[in-house]
Amino acid sequence: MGRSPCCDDQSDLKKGPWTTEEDQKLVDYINRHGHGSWRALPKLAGLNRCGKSCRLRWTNYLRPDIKRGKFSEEEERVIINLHAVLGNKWSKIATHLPGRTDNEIKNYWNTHLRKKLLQMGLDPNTHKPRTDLNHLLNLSQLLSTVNVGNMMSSFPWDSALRLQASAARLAKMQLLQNLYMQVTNPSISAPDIDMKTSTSLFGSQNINLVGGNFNGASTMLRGQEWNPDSIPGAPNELNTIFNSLEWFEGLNSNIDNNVMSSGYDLQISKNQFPELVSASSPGGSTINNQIESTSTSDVPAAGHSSPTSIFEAWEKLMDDDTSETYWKDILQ
DNA sequence: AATATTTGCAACCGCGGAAGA
DNA sequence: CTCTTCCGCGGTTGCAAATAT
Repeated sequence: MGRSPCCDDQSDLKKGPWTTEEDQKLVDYINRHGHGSWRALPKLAGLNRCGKSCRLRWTNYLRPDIKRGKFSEEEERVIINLHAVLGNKWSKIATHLPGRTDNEIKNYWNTHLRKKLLQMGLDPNTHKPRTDLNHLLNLSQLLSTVNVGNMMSSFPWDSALRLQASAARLAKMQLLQNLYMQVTNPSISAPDIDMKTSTSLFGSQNINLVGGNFNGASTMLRGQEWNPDSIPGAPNELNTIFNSLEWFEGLNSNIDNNVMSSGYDLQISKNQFPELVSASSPGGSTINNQIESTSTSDVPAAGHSSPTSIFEAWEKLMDDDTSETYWKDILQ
């Protein structure tokens, strides 16, 4: 069983950085003959390397269609969203970013995006709010320097947790909305509700930046065309999204003064750290059942019912493993 | 200016799955 | 069905460049 090590026992094979001569040999050979069998290629191309090393050099560096340079904000957004759904499936993520290699995306994640999420108070592995003590200490410290009025009056930890919960909900909304837009019309870029929004929550002097660029999102979404038949249950789900977005926009204006005194106090109780879509989840019942119950009983129509009920709808919609699987399937 | 530390990224390693003998 | 080979993936390492002390 098992498999023999690549490059077998040929310890005289060269390792380490490639020279320009080697690169040239590899490119010339592949341009003329294609790569064929990677194992056989080095000999045929006159390279003292193992096939694996050649493949890596080609796919990660020499391929002509590789895009170099900085990642755009849009690319960052795509990576974060896809990572929330797919986890560390770098090759899958790379298929959504033309010209970028899985290795490059993986490196970019590890060196930049991970840190970004951490700064936002999110665990980069789970995309859930961080709950480790160090982070809470930092957060508490930050909050003590931010003017949040009477939020901090009684128990700072409680406020910190509430803020985290708000940020996570916001991120969740953004994730689902982006996913939906990708599914319905890949040519239309999602509205600008990116993770900077949550960064603002923790990095800004003003708590009213919580809503950030969220305003107008529901209007933008309503402007889109979609085919209700293309996705089972989509219209109901869209209503949930729209109503929540509209409510959120309303909330955002109220938040200006004081989050906790706005009347939309988000209760934190056991197990109530909101969950973002996790990387792996088992399958389950169909999403249609989920959406039906959500849309008929919980989602307010034009006149909004209490915001709590909308959040409950969101929780039902987003926390269920089934919906994760559903969106995952669509993406893949 | 010299040294230490951190960062970014190319390349390597080992594993698992697919395919073929 | 078992075993072998190859490929591709994800995690990790090593090193040069950048930055801090």
